[in-house]
Amino acid sequence: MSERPPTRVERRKLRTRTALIEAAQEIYAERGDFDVSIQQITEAADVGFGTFYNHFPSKSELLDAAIAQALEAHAAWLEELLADVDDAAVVFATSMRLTVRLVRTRPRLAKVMMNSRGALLTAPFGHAVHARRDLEAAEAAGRFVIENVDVALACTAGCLIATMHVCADAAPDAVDALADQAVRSVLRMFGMPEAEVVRIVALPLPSVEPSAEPA
Amino acid sequence: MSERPPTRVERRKLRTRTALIEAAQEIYAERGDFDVSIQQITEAADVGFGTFYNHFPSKSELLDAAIAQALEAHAAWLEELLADVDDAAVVFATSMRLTVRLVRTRPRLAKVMMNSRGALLTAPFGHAVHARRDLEAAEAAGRFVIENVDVALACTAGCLIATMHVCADAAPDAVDALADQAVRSVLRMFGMPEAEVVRIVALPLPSVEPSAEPA
DNA sequence: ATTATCTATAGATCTATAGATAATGC
DNA sequence: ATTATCTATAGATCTATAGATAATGC
Repeated sequence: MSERPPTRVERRKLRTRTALIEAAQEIYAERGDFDVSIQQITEAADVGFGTFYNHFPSKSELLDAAIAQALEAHAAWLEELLADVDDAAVVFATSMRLTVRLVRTRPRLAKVMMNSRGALLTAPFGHAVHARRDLEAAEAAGRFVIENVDVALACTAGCLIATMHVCADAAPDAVDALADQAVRSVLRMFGMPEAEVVRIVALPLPSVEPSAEPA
Repeated sequence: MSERPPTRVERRKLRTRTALIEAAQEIYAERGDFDVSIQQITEAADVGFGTFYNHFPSKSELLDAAIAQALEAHAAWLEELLADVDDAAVVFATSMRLTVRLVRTRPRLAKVMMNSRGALLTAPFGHAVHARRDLEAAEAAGRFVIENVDVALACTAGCLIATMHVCADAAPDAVDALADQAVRSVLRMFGMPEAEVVRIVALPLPSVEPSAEPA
């Protein structure tokens, strides 16, 4: 358990692993699939071919790791930004507003999320877990009317990803309005009164322009 | 333009093409991807290996054809079932109720739709076109409140597919209730009053048990 | 001395085509 | 005679590993 600092070898190994994961994210984001040879991956990551097998037994595990890394990092970022917001409905709505805006602020991450449709919904980590928690809290507080949390979560994720696709095809300066409109729709879906829907989605966002975001 | 009846050769060719498309649908539905050799496809379709190239230049075109065929056939089926329903909101809601139920009634078709990511939303044919038309008609008739049709359509498709995933993991006799719940959520999303939401989703469905459906 | 990385390659695919065979049309 | 289908195969990948090299720890 003693947390000794990572040695130089360990840092180098982590750099290589990170290079592979980022190359995989880039390829997956651009192409929409992972039908690519290991050689192309290692070239994109600028590491030797055989090095791949020091880190992953096959392409499938690399892709899983690349998607998981993207979702975890994003969830952690939201978590930190919204740590001191009490109203679960506001946390929920603001998270969704920020996530759709990734299409504009962090296109690669957005494309990874858009391509990994199932993962966002079913993964036992990342956004799905937090969104479920927020939905349940908002329901318990009487702010949302929810018949079944699984369906509510699925519809949320479905609207989120589909709206990101629409935004990816739209002009960048139209993204924010489209995002907020989708979020208002989702809040209506959970029975929130119109006045409150409008108020929550008009709240100022934490300042998170591209430069301020994690690498 | 003279519609002469298809010759025996043409019928045989169509049978072969259909066998390839159905094999592709089966594989795509089961595996969730199309990372499979042409040899495995032709074996599943029970045709000679080289025959593949008489019909498709590559796997990609076969997959496109397989997805398009599934979506078109489903859209045509809905179209026929609901041809004499006047209320666009009812057409919309009933189409969605029936489509989610595909998870139970026609699992292979449902899986193809669930796996085909963007196609359901962006394809210039099939369900997307009809759903857009119904949304616009319901909006024009004052039954839906819609800010932007693209976002509305995206959210509809997103909820639909995500709900089908939830239903695929649920017990078969829970599917109908989950489906209708999702549809009620979508109708609320479009500002429909609760009483009307409940009424529309409680309407009897056309009788469409598995045996009555198209091949 | 240890460990990660790199280079080179054997063996296993997989694709696309050429040429043979079978089925139909006339 | 024509056309779809089938069989066989050349050539092009692509994967996984073995062995060499480079970087670090002691």
